[in-house]
Amino acid sequence: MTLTAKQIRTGFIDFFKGKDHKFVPSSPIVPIGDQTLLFANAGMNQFKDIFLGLSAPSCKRAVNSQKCLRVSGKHNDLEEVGHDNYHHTFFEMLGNWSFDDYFKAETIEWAWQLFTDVWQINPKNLYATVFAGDAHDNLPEDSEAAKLWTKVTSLPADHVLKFGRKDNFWEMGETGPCGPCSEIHIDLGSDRCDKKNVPGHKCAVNAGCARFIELWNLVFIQFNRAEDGKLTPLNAKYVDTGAGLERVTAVLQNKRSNYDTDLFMPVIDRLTEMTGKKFTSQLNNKTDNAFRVIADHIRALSMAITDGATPSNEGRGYVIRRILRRAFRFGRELGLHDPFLFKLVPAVDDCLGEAFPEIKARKDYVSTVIESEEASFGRTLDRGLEIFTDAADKAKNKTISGDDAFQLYDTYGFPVDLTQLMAQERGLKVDTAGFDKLMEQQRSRARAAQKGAQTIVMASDTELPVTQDHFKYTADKCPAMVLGFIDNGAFNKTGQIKTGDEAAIVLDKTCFYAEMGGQVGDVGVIESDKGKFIVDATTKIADCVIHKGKLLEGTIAVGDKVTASVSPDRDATKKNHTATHLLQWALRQMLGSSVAQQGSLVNPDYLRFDFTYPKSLDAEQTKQVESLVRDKIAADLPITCTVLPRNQADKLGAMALFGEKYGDDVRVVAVGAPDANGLNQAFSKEFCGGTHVDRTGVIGGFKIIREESISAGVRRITAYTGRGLAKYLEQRSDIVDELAAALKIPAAGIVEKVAHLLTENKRLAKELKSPSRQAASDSLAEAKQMLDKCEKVGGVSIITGKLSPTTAEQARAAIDMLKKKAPSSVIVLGLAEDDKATLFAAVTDDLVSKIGAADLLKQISPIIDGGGGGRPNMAQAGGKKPDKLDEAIAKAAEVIKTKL
RNA sequence: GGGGACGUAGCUCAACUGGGAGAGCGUUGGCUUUGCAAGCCAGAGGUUGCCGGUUCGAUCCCGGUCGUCUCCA
Repeated sequence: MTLTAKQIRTGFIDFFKGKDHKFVPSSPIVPIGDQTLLFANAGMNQFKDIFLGLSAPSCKRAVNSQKCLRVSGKHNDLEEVGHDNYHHTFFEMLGNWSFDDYFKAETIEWAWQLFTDVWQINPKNLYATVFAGDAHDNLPEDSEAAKLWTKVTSLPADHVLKFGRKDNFWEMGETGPCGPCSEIHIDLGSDRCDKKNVPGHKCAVNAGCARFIELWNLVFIQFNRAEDGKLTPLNAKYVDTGAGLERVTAVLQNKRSNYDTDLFMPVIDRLTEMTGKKFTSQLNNKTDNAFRVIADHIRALSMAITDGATPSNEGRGYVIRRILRRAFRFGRELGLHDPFLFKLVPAVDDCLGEAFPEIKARKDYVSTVIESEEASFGRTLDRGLEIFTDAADKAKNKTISGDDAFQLYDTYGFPVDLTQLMAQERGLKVDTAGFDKLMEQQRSRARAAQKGAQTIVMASDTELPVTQDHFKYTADKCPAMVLGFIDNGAFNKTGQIKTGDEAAIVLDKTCFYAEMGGQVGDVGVIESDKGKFIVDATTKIADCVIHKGKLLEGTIAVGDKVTASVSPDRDATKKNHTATHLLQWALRQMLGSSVAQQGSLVNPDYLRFDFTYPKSLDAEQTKQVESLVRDKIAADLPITCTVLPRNQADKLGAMALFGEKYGDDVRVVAVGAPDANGLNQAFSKEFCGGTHVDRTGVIGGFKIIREESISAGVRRITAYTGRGLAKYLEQRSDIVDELAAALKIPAAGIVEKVAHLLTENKRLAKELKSPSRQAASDSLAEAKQMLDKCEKVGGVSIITGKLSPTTAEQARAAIDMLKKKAPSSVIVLGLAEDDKATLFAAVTDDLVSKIGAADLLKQISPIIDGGGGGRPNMAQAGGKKPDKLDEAIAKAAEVIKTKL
């Protein structure tokens, strides 16, 4: 009987559960609190702090299936996907871990047992690789693992192979934990070799063909690499293994391709329904490539967006965007031109929804985001099309220049292959060499800039102490002892800081809340009889609370007894945090359960809540949400915070935040329950580690001040409570008072009065502009007079003169009138103001070849100490000497006569 | 983190070398038609993202800032 992928996944997990391993659910694909990593790319990511010694493991043995995305950095498989049967962007990594518990013997034995006994893989086809040693690092070969393979398994000695550092030594980064690894490979038979045409190719483990593939990597972490490159043995030893579920599934289902397994087929079937095209699982076949790319990418997109990534133009979001665009482009191979990817989300849910229920819960949101992003790419392509046309028109030698192709790509995101294709259709070529050159310049520029920017990271061998910080829930003030301080990126366990020093203090216990879950870190004071330290930010690294700030006076030394006092700001923060919970509840009441928290920010001044919802809220809905929240505030309900086992909290229906990692025990904040035993009476229950008020009445008030969109399908509400609201209302009230005073009417009449003023203002402005107005008719009349007494030279009217003060607009109107009445004329008008002079010149079209209006003004404008210019038929000049206007106009007349 | 482009009416976009802020669509009113599709006429709608500089004068040039798009890392 063939196992389903689901059975294989649970089979793996159950096998290790049977060996006393704890199942630790996959961490989100978008890592929380790890700036060094764009996406989870290995099973060990969520255990990194343990390997680094920053936090203690909650168990000795763990097992999981980790969601991984390999699209950037060291592992970038994006461009590979589609051309073969095994590269993926998104995949699942099955793994088991030992945190200083069992080591090589058990790891090897169990891996063998699972493969050969449980899953019945023919042992004859299996090979193991072990580390051969490295002279440069002075590392011995891993003879321990080599011996174990023949000792604890039935693997023959000639199936144990040795490889060097590249294949069999694992390192987390430049520095840090590392160690030899041992891989299990399988021989799938000679007909699976895809390099038969490569001269000199011999099928073998690590020889690069599809006949031998790696199934499971067993890493034995036993060294630490220091910055100078030296390796020292670790006190604690770890096991970290990883087996790609997709590959294992293909092998166990006896498929030639990962795409033929039930991890992909539901998606491919759906694509077939949509396009009528068949997937034949052949390589070097355009249609099949497209099937593979789309099937792979839609899994990656669905998972990443579910876990909180959104397409954008930078960082993580940009990676998502690129994956989506690549998939969309390949849709053309299947005849798809309109958004279609979003229709595949339900099929992804069919494949992965049981293992990762979060995708089931968010599939509507995910579809919305994908669809709108597809539409936006459509617009990008449309715009590129226009620019392509320009580039094609100016192509020389039937070749579109590298510059143009690059600009099209770099600035407008128009894919090069598309440029080439369209060029071909027009019988043109593209200068790809030129394009590549520019591309390389762009790369080296970015790389050069990267070197300059260093990130300040704590040295990985630093062990930070654990801070007891549960006092944050109960106290604003607590006694503590200074354990150390951080300055210049190093943790000091001795010494002191002096007045004016900026540093971060670590205490044995604290009542400060460290920034987490959207709530800002506390500010406050740490003081002793010897010194006073102002804390302006509180953060947490692993389980260590870090109080950042500046020593205001005196000294503070390691070992000092101090008092930590949190600023009263936190009371305001508490109000905002509890109000955020009420807001989420109210939104779900109003808009349904499709409202899911997407992020939040709680600080003393305001609260911000981002949630999934496809449309904007209208004024009525906003009011109703406010009123629901206010009712709960008025009811003055109790808030209870209870720590419960995870499954019990789930049973209560408490809301968890997607993308958040929770431990075995969770803190549930409930509103409306009399006490911890009556939690089911609470209307709002959320997993939350934040600080809250005791009763809703304390919040005092609630007002939404902004409702906006922050990305497709996500809305943001900003609101005030307590002191923020008071300040806001006060400001508003001041504005109303000032308006009422200025308008000299009671406040209640302001709206009507302003509306009236606006209409009146509009009417007056219109009247000002209109030619019926006295001044305007004056200007026109003046111009008419000039026309009547103007000089004529060879049929050309030379109309000059000064207008009484008016607007430039009226002057131009006068010119228009003159031009109509004197079809062949040169006109120069002057306009004097207090300390400014303006000259206008106009030439009728039949004369522009003889006299340019702008040229004329350039000659005479120096007289009024100014400059000017314009177009041949109409020009304008300004100057600072109105008294010289007459002189300038006279000069103009002279100049005109010489030109005619 | 680095590079490029863009930001003008509700939307899509014009505006030459710095010199009159415009078109199409949409919208409002009227007319035409048995009715509809439509057509005709008239109108409303603008802090040219924001701040500063250069200039007699800035949508346009320069600097900064915010936002959007895009490529690279």
